[in-house]
Amino acid sequence: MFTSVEERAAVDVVDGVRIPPLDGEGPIWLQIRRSLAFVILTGDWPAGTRVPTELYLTRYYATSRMTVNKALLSLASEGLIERRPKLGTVVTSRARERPVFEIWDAADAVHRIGGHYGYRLLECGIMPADAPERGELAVDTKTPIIRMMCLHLSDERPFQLEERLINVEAAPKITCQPLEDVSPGQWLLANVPWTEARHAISARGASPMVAAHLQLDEGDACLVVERRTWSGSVPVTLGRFWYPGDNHSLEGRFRPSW
Amino acid sequence: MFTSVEERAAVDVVDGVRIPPLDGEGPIWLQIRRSLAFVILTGDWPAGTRVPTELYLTRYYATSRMTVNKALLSLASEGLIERRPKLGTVVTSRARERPVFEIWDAADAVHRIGGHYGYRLLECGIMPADAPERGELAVDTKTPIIRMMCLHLSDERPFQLEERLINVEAAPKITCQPLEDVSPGQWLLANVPWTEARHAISARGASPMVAAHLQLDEGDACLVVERRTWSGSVPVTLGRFWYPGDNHSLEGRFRPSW
DNA sequence: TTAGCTCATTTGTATAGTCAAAAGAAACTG
DNA sequence: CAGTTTCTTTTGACTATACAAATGAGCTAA
Repeated sequence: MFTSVEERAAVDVVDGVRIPPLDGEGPIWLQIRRSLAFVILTGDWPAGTRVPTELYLTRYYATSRMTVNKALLSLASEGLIERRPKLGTVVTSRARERPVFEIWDAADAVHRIGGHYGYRLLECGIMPADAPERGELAVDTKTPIIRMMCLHLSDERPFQLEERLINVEAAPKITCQPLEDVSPGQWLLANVPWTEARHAISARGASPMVAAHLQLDEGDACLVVERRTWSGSVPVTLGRFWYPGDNHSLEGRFRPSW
Repeated sequence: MFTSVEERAAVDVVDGVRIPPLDGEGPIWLQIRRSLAFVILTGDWPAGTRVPTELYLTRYYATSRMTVNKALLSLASEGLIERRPKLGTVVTSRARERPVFEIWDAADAVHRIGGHYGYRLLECGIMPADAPERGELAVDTKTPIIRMMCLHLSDERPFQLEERLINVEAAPKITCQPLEDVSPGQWLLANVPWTEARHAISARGASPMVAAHLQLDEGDACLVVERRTWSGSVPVTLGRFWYPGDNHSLEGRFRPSW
């Protein structure tokens, strides 16, 4: 294809923005995906920006069109870009809004609504071998489990109450110490890879304990999100997140799969 | 490639199940996807069944491996199958559990939990041009909107209360008549294509009206799902679904996108 | 026996093309 | 000038092929 430097596109700048080069890590199509996702998610290419054509990118990255195509289709399937024959490929207006289902971190959610984020650790410790809640994380009784509870604040007001179980064998470096300052979601995201996650969303009346922490009345409707993650077949963590139901909602976007 | 019938695979049966042939509609990779999704979703290939290899399917469908590959990757990305080099491709244990986020129809959800589905239309009519709720569906005041309310039952007990606005211009054949017997979700699914949908999920205390229909006490926590769909940029419908919060939950599965 | 090596199978990724479909732009015609 | 046709660009789909990576199975040697 394009082996010599001379044959490659001379310009690697679109609307004054330099497209990051490939980083050499993993499959080329994923490198291209990251490269383009970066300029889109940072806002360097705002909504409506025309993404270079497949042919241009093929030359720029010195690869084949199928490879570029795979990267672009993958971005399109997540709604970052829209593509139409002849018109070309453009950055969508909702490129930077990730569905709230995918927000893994309360700090993210607070920043998204423009609040000032605060964090308070309420409890933390190793769970006794005979505690009944052990069953919620399907590991045997010898495996140590950290149980902790914390509060996430937006502008000093309670935003989310978090109960969390962590399988210490899946997250060997975890102790209560880092959790004094950094939320378990952030710590786990940075330290433990996961391969699958499940959510269950329900509505429940606030228990006295929950009501106290969230400054609600007992029985007030709360939105409860439970998130379990696995690394392979090993359970990593269970998080249960309580939101005051009256002023929070989870949003998501869907497209037909055909 | 394989042009003559003789060169094609002689056998088109796996574990005694005939793989449906291509139906000729749309791209080949989507036809293959449908063909395989059919035998998986019907349960003909239960969890653990080994899907034929790409090479076999390439011969069976008389196409190229890349085309088969695209279909299989698309099924894998939705979790219907799992693929590993050398081991092959197998039907996953969760192939038939679609995330409840994607369940478009209460009858589906009731059948999934093994209940007997019932439907009752409560109200139906054209919304007045000056009704305040018109704003919820962003169309101008001349556009007629059907507003209706119905109850979905599981084993004769209230399962879900549905409020629904339908843009008549986007669904020209809609009237209150078919909605006597068939739920709006089913009717719309069968009659109006959509290109995008959004959900918002929240928890709310039951209003007197909701409490009466769902046989709850006023203020009891309910899970409320709002689903809006568009066809292109035209709003099609808004559905608001109320579930008794204590015994319902929405579930979903996620995988990392890297 | 067991640890390590080799081999075969299957998927994963990449290449280099081709033709088709969509749709805006330009040219043409009445 | 309005409507129609043709041209051109860009994405969509497909083919045929190649090599790499993963991994179970079987073989070999200490």
